[in-house]
Amino acid sequence: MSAGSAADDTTARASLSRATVLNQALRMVEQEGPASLTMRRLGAALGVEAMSLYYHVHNKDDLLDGLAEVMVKRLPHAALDRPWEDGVRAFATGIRRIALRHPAAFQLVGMRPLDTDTVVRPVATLLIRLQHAGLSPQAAVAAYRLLASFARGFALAEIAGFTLAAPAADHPGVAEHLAPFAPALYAGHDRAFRAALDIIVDGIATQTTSAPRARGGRRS
Amino acid sequence: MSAGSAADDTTARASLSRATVLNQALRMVEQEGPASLTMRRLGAALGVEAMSLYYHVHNKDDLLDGLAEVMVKRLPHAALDRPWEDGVRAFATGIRRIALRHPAAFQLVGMRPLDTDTVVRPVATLLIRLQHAGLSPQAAVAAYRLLASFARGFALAEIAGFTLAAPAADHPGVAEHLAPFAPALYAGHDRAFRAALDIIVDGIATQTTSAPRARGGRRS
DNA sequence: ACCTGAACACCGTTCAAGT
DNA sequence: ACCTGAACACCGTTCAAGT
Repeated sequence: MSAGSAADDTTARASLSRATVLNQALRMVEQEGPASLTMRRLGAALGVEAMSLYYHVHNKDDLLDGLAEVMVKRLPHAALDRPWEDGVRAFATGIRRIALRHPAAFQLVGMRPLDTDTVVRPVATLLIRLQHAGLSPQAAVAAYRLLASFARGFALAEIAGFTLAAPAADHPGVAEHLAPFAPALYAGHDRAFRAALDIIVDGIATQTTSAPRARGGRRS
Repeated sequence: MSAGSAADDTTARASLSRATVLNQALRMVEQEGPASLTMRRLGAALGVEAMSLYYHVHNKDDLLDGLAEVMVKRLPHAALDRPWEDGVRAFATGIRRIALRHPAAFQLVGMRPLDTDTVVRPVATLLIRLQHAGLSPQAAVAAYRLLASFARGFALAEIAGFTLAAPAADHPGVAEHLAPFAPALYAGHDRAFRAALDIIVDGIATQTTSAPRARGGRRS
């Protein structure tokens, strides 16, 4: 809105900022794969020499940390007034949704420790909700670490391409025993994720003060 | 034992093999960190030019696949006659034990898809045991994927350095609510892993045909 | 304050060549 | 069959220099 400042005649290029760099990095990774993210190529994509990036980012590791933070900001801020099961499912599903929205980037940064204020809010919300449901602080933390580990692990394996090899011909006994499980093993990630999440919810429900949950409604 | 064959006077170096290469790679990674694993340095460590490795390994990706396989071979072969809870705990604990025994290597290959015969046996054992406990094939597969995702995710986060940032000063409300959870959040990975595993076991028990498990014995 | 050029010490991989 | 030398097309990062 303000009138153009001095000396911006030839180039309309906005000056670089950390946000610009991170956003371009995210775009590049998703379009051309995890291996494409190099300082040199990222600079080129921004119309700048690679070395200019070091003014906005300490080094490549810091770039990846920034990428992780950009992604985790998309975690849904759940409301506190819904039943705890919803919170539990939303937490895990939110992590997986982020991963599937930016699979290449998640492969790059999905297991980085997030020492950031951004992540503390959804975690605190989850913990408090579990506490209100009757869990001890220790049990709530266990549930949180279970959910986070499971969701990140599941999504990373899914992105990397989960497979269970068809048992080779030299283990005929195994192949036989494995046959009844084959359909479920290849039933798809969405279904597998929901079914695993059901087990977690049932496990947590065990430590809840309210009456035992009705079972059998959800077909897994 | 056999008499030395022709022309091995000067050098006692054993000829390279895939196994030699992989073992040296594993040793090198654990001693000098994940970033130290380069074809050139690995060759040097074996007293050979980097290019010689390509005779025993297709490329670096194949090297990493081989590393993953070497590690997964250490998964315990559980007996089938113990209660299903033991099998469930042993499966997850075995994965984490491997990860903690070779943390640097696990960071490198911990989420690779294992399209190998090696991994099919412990998985089949787990699935069959769960089936005997009364789980449907779908439920057994869900439990397996939950356990594998959780254990790998937990171990990777643990190795990368799990932390939850102390909430910054500009979120005083959050810090207050989070205070009761602080001890549990920093109680250590062993305890957190066991407590999370307890939740999973309880969740699976829900789908078991036998009488409901006695609860409260295990202090988490 | 922000960006560049040139340089340093590396990478994975190919390919023709040696034995 | 197994290993090498030289080369190609890259990396991340430093540093002095430009504006």
